Amino acid sequence: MSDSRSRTRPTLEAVAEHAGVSRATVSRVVNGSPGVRRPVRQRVERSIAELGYVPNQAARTLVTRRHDAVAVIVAESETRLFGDPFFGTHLRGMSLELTAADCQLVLLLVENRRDYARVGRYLAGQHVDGALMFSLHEDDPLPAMTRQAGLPTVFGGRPIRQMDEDTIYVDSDNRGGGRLAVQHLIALGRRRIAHITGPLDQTSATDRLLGYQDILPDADPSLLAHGDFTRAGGERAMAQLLDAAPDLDAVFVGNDLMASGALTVLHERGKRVPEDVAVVGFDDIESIALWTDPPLTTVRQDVEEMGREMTRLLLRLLAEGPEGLTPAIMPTRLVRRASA
Amino acid sequence: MSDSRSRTRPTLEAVAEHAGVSRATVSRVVNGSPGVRRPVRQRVERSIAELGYVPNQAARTLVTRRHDAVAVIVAESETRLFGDPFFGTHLRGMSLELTAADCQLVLLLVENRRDYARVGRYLAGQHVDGALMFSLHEDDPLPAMTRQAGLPTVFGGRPIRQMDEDTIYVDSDNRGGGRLAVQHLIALGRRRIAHITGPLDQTSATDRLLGYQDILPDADPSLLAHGDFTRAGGERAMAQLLDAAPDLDAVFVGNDLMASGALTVLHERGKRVPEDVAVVGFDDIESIALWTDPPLTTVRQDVEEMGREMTRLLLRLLAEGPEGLTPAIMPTRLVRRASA
DNA sequence: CACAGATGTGAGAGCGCTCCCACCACAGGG
DNA sequence: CCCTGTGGTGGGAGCGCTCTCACATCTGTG
Repeated sequence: MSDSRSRTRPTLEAVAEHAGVSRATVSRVVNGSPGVRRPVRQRVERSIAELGYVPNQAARTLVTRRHDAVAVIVAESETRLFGDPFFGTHLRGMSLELTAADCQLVLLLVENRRDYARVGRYLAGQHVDGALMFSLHEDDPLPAMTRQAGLPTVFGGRPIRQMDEDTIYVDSDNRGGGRLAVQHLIALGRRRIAHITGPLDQTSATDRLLGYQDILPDADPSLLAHGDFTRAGGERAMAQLLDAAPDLDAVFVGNDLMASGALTVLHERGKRVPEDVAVVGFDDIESIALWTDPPLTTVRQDVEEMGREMTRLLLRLLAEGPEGLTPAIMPTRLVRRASA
Repeated sequence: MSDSRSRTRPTLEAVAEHAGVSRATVSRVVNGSPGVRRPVRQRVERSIAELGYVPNQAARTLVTRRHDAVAVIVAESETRLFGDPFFGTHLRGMSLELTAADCQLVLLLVENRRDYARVGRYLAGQHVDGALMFSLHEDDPLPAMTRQAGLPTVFGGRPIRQMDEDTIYVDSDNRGGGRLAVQHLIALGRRRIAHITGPLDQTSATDRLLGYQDILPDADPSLLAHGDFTRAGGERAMAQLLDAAPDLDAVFVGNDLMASGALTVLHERGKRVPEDVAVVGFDDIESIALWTDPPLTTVRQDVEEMGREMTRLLLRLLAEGPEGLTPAIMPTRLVRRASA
């Protein structure tokens, strides 16, 4: 390893001189273009290795207008973000797929008003080729921002207001999953089946509710309570349900985090799970569902695969344009454990 | 908003022409350099707004050799990463501080051998100004990589083998925290105090063990068990301890995640907490410690603040060089809940 | 053996910006 | 009234790369 390297990095020019060829030829070798003869290619490759040449990304971007980077925008309150492994798992799926494509992941966390302005500036500033964003709430201005900046974008979860026909997103089959959960409870012989929803400004919450209503269109309204996808929200909603409908014998909870809160309240109120009240969650987050008491029966969605699929769609969008791309709906399935 | 904007973005040149000044003057205005007269500055600012000019980052980087971006490198197995909100909280602290400095966060997840090569290439490729990395294991090649690439780096957690005198890191006072935990258990009148360690190739684990040994230098070796900072590891270690030392009356567990696993095992074995066995964790991760049964007494470290401090140190390192920068040790404190 | 066509290589422009230096005012002192 | 000094502005080079196009070389065919 030459020490001089750390001083000034070698440029294409330097490699060209060292190999006795032109800049253009070195560029061809570096970028793997065809039409360089074997001996020349090998000579260049040796020079590259010898000098420790690494292309300057900025110079490349300047002319190609490609950045080989995408923004992952996460707009979510702190609580949800860090109590819930959903986020990390999603991110991992994206990271896997992006690195396979030699594309960088620029993470933008958005928490307040000021952040929106900053992110807007960033997106307009042509730093990235595209954007991925997930778990948007109804009034979120982010989609308008990427659209304004002309940035190809793929959403995680169906946006509540689709910007236009060809909005591309990846979603779980939340409605189908909701049906699965309720059907399972019915098969168990339960008749007073309650539901704790997530925040109704997210389609993941409303779709799960629709699934519940598909199976139980005439359910007693007192069997419905609203949570916010947090554990504390699940506790509140469960308490409320037990007050309004003490005879309930099952509850389908909108996500695992709320379900774990619900279990706590059920224990406190002396209800046995699943004997008195059967509980089904949604997500199958292992660090929660495997560790509740009893372990949670839940609807599994493959979050990492969703992250991967989002990324694959974005990469195709960047490479080939929007033609033929359609939203992807990922299947869900019931995972039986002890709680129902 | 002019539509033409989306076609070809205006350049400095265009703004200069529009405002009737030279490129250099526009550049001065954009970068806030002094020495531009009021009327001229205002004219330029108006043109910038009117044309919707946004500087091209690549062109700027090409000449300044600054990227206004830092890499955050996370080398950790999936389990630890996403079961443990530690990661997200850390990231949030970094994000807050970086965005305040108008600096981008490029996230690099490292999971296997191949990833190391890729990350090495990326770091050598001059995409970022510096790097942040945390929770390294003993033999991790990452520090050598950033060093080789000449990238200023700040570590989260004291590296087990410091690369040299002036390695800059931020760490919790793990040893002091360990002492706090054990002293608390002694004050409670406990006499057979066990310890479940984390993976001993991380200083956070060894330092907590040292804290335990500071207070109990002659502890019975059967009161020591090794975990790996995962919930399952905590279960295994707790079971092992109960077998080896059935008379233990307290356990200081190396982190909250393992402590929650230990609690499960204690319940299974019919031990009452805290009556039979008092339990103290470490980290104070709210989504765990508040929700265990009983809620966990634990040693609090402010993870978000650690992330912020790491970032502040890195930004100072980038701006002013290493002179006068020293590692930061963040205080820990005991948070009393019901488990001890 | 000349010539069209394929194939490989090099020269040069230019991406959008910063920064050095030259230039031009207009002060004020000799 | 000339000359030096200061503050403001413009000209131009150049960062490291890609890409077009012209040119050199090498086939194969009439």
